[in-house]
Amino acid sequence: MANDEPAVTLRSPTLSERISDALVRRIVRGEIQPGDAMPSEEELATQFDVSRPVVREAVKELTVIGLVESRQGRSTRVAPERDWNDFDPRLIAARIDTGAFDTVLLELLELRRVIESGAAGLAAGRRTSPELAQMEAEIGAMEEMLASVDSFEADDIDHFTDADIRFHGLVLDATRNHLLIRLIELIGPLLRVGRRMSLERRPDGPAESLHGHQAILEAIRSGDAAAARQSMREHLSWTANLRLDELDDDDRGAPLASRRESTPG
Amino acid sequence: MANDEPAVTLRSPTLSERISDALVRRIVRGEIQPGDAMPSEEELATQFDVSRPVVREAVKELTVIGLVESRQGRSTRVAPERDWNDFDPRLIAARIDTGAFDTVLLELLELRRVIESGAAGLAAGRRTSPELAQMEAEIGAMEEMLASVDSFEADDIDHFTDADIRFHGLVLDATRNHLLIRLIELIGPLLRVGRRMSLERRPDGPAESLHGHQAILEAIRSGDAAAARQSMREHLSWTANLRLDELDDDDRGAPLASRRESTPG
DNA sequence: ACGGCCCTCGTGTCAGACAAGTTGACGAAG
DNA sequence: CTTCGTCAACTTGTCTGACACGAGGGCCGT
Repeated sequence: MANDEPAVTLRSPTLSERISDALVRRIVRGEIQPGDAMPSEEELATQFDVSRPVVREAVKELTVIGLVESRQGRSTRVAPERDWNDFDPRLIAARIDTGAFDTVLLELLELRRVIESGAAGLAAGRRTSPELAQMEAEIGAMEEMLASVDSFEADDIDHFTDADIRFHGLVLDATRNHLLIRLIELIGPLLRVGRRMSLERRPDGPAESLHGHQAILEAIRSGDAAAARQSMREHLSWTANLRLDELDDDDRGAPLASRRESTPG
Repeated sequence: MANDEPAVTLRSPTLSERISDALVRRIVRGEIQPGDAMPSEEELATQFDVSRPVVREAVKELTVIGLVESRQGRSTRVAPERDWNDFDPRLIAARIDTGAFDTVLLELLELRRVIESGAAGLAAGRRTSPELAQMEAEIGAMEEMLASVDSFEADDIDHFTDADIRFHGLVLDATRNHLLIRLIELIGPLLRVGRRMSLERRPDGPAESLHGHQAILEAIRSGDAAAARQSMREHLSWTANLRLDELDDDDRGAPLASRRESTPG
């Protein structure tokens, strides 16, 4: 989590990988909808000008991600969304760069809020001194940036965001739970988008963000798990302010009474 | 989540599926370790007495799960655990029935606690009347069982566990966040094991469990998100009592000071 | 109108072959 | 003896052609 270097060596994708990517995109952007039949392997082979085994491997990949079901004798169909492997990196990536994540973005932000506030609580009980020092360093960096520059340019926002991300990574690392870490890693790319947006749109964004981080650090330092969870909750509800109205806001007397008595059955 | 029927029709697994299952097991139980080279495709084809394309599709599946890396020219290697797709159903399944989940079980329980307590908070703000009624029904069933039987037999524990699971499913459904639902679905099989254990080992297990559920329901009914999170937290810390000593217990003054100042770097 | 048979289509599997990249060993040069 | 370049063997990636088997739809007879 703390080390975000790019992959070791990026080998050029194989034919079947390219094709499966293309197919994933077709499905994610709804060109082929759940229940619809996929083109036959032979047809796909013609479309992409490759042999059938290559197509088969590509389709196999889709099967593993849960996007399609193929049975002998019957044409391969797109699976119901319920069966999709939402946490597969390929699917997430496809959703991001087809822009088809609007529908799941809110759920992702909500998931992040749940995970990270829980993580903050765990970190409060487990963090070591060196980890605390690292967290302080990141916050120190934020403070410096805030003091040294008058108005935030694009570059500054980038650097600030970097420190932000590193801080959150440190908190996750301190939980000693790599499942939590991995989960956030998976949805990370999306988070970065949202983070930038909230920083750009508010003139005093960085200052408020810094305040939130300071509160979190303080709670974690003192080992107060409940306070850590609470401050992370608040910080993340602020981060998601761009569409916060649609999120739950259970900490401020949720105005959800209207929804509450509806939806029978 | 609420409907747990088995899949529509279980078609017999294909050859490549059987082979990939076998390979996943070999890797998960450590017979081939990260960094080691896999047998060549031809060798695997001989071992399993199938053709090379079948082997290739099986290996392709492993690649998607992130268990192996294959590049042209070089033999396929088992990937570092860091790259494994921890949330892939096949990997989880393999970890369960090879018994190799000890290392991740604690992390899973912790993850569940984080997710479900967050979910309870969300549910408190979004639950509908019919959903509340359903939750009450499940708790009512538990109460009946507790009242009608003197000592819990294996069968009773099963039924009690069923109601337990349905209740938790209802809470998740009420969040309207299918990412949370899916996450719990994925780790569900493991949870069932743990749940049974904690119920069997404590003589007054069911009674205490019932109490916990009642508290959760009450908080959700009154729309008190903080109380819902708290009661779910406590309930799940009780559920995990079999190894709770190893889990965090941030709600009771964590005795983790010893760990706190160690682990430099 | 209904039910059973057959034919067609599509996936599952096999065999053999060539292309392309990697690795390691061997040999030549310094 | 060390070092570097070349080559050969191995492994994965891709292609071709073919057959088996299950599913679905249309046709035909009742």
